[in-house]
Amino acid sequence: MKAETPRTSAMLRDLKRAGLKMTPQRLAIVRLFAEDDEHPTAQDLFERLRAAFPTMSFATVYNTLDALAKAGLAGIVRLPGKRGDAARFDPNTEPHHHAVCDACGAVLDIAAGTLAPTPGAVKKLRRTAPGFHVHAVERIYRGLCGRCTASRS
Amino acid sequence: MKAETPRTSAMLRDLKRAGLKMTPQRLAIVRLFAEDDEHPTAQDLFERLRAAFPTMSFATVYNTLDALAKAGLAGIVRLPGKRGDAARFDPNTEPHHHAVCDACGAVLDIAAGTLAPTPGAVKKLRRTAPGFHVHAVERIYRGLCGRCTASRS
DNA sequence: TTGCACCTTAGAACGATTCTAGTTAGGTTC
DNA sequence: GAACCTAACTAGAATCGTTCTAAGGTGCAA
Repeated sequence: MKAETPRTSAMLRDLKRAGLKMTPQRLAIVRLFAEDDEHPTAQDLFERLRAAFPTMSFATVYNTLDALAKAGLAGIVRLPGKRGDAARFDPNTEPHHHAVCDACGAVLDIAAGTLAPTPGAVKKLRRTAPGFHVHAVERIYRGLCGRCTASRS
Repeated sequence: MKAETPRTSAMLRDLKRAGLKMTPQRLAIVRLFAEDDEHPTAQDLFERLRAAFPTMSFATVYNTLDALAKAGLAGIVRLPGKRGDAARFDPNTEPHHHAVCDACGAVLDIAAGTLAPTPGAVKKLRRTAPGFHVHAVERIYRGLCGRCTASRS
């Protein structure tokens, strides 16, 4: 049997630890998802799994990703966009921001030590939005990814 | 006739300037929307307009908001959330971030001088995401709004 | 091995948004 | 101020992503 990467192993362990049953479908979804750093949609994963599980229901993918999200093992990224913009799932549980390519829509993780607001941010919010109590600050870096920058020679 | 606020006047002027026709429906939508700083959904606006325009189509609201957005007179805010999370429209065209209440979902504008990345951010991205070319940095402050903080005495 | 709570499946349902076809009406021109 | 052209309007169907339902299947603790 092929050895699993640390992230896959950790996700499977935590899934089990959370009291969830390890079905063949879930194993397959986790193994695909944990190694995918391109923020796949449910559709993406579903299509890649159809070969191995021709009868798998779409709901199973959603249910599993939902279970992962509830267990804190996955995040959901939703970005303003055109019609049909589906939610994207993120196996990275470390604190991080996102860089989004305006041209191709690619989403990259940008590591962050913490998402906690800086003292400066807290101060600023106290002025601009009195009464609002900040817990975390998320950032979205918008621009062009390397590939799209290159193709605009 | 009632005097219009600066933002309403400006939006109407710019709409006209963009070559769009001033229909009664559009006038009404703009007058409602431009004064609303609570980031209404298309549904919200539609319902508030039904009294005055009982035959108005839902598509008209979307079309108008779309036209405003294309003319740079409105923004679209979409946030990760539960099912049925509709897009919210934002008449504020000044550079700003958003504060989102985790409890009630309220969205507040947080003024920002600019959305351009700081030299520090550019440097950081060069390390973390080589090749990515940042244009703007959006922030989402997550926490509890004043009302929700208060109601958790 | 058994039992049951949790999973899976297929398909219907749902909410948000967009499209289509046909009609109406701004606004520019004469 | 009438005519025209085109953009905008309406109703309703279509589409997309997501969730729900009901019925049968199965991981896994005892």
